[in-house]
Amino acid sequence: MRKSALLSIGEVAGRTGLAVSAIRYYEEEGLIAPERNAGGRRRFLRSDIRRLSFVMIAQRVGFTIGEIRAQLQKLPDGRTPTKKDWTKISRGFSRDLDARIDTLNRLRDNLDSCIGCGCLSLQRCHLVNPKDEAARDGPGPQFVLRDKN
Amino acid sequence: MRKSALLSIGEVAGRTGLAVSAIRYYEEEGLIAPERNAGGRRRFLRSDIRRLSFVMIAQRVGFTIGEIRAQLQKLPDGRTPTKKDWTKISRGFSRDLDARIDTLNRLRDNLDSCIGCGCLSLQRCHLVNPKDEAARDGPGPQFVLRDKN
DNA sequence: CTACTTCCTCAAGTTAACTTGAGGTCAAGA
DNA sequence: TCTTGACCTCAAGTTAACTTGAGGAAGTAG
Repeated sequence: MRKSALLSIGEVAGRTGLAVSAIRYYEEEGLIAPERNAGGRRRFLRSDIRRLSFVMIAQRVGFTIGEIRAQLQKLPDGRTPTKKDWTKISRGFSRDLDARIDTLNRLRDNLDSCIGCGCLSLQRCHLVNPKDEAARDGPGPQFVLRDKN
Repeated sequence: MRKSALLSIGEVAGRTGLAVSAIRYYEEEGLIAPERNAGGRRRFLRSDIRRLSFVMIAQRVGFTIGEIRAQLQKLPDGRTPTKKDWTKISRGFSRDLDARIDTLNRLRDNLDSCIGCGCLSLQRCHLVNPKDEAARDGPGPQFVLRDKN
């Protein structure tokens, strides 16, 4: 096994804990773009490991592959990302996280007064028609819980 | 249109904002168990609307149908749930929410020191191998981000 | 009674994020 | 050189949570 600056897909899998098939899939999805050697095999930069780590963490938080791709597109194309590059990405990431945390907090706080109390007199329920979800949810629970019974 | 104590699937759809097909699906999944009339049509209790509302809200927070079913099984079988019944459910729900919020908070706090700083010297990174995810994630990011580069 | 709407079941399709399998290639050690 | 083991591509399968469609029955307005 030649000790090289570039890593094989197996090595990357070992270091990230990802399945080889997942890594190939991420390439298809444009999250990484490893080079190929003469034989057609993928050769990864060490910085690709960080990239993949970012992918995994972002997924844990609930971002879709599409959203992650959008974030990663802020990174430079050719060269290995620097401190500043990652910091830029981290900003949007944090903002999204804050929003999610806010939503959950509100949800939990309202849970007691809405479901917890049992009355469910939800004219005033904040779980109903939450404005903070970017209205991407279509109809959603707007009409929910209006009933007396 | 007869004004009845029992609701048709269309009325329930209208009140909840759910698609008729989704409501049927939820029945298949055991989240609701409407009765049938002589002609074989579903007849819902008014309390089923609350049940479905709970389903929608729980999904917004990220619970799977299976998890929601588990929660709902704490509700009484035959009779319409009371204040106390919903309160009981609300407890577990809140605990889960708290856990999720905690996770997100830690994640965001660590984001700056791990990705944000750009150094990514992650011997000490808390995003790595988080113990708080109930270990259900298989391999996961344990091996992630150990690299210098 | 007729027409029309609503509902029924059952099978198949959809999207995301991957995995699995078939059939074949490349590379490294003995 | 021979033999593994790691890799390659491409097609198809998988799970969750639904939606869509076909073909038919039930309920209601006129």
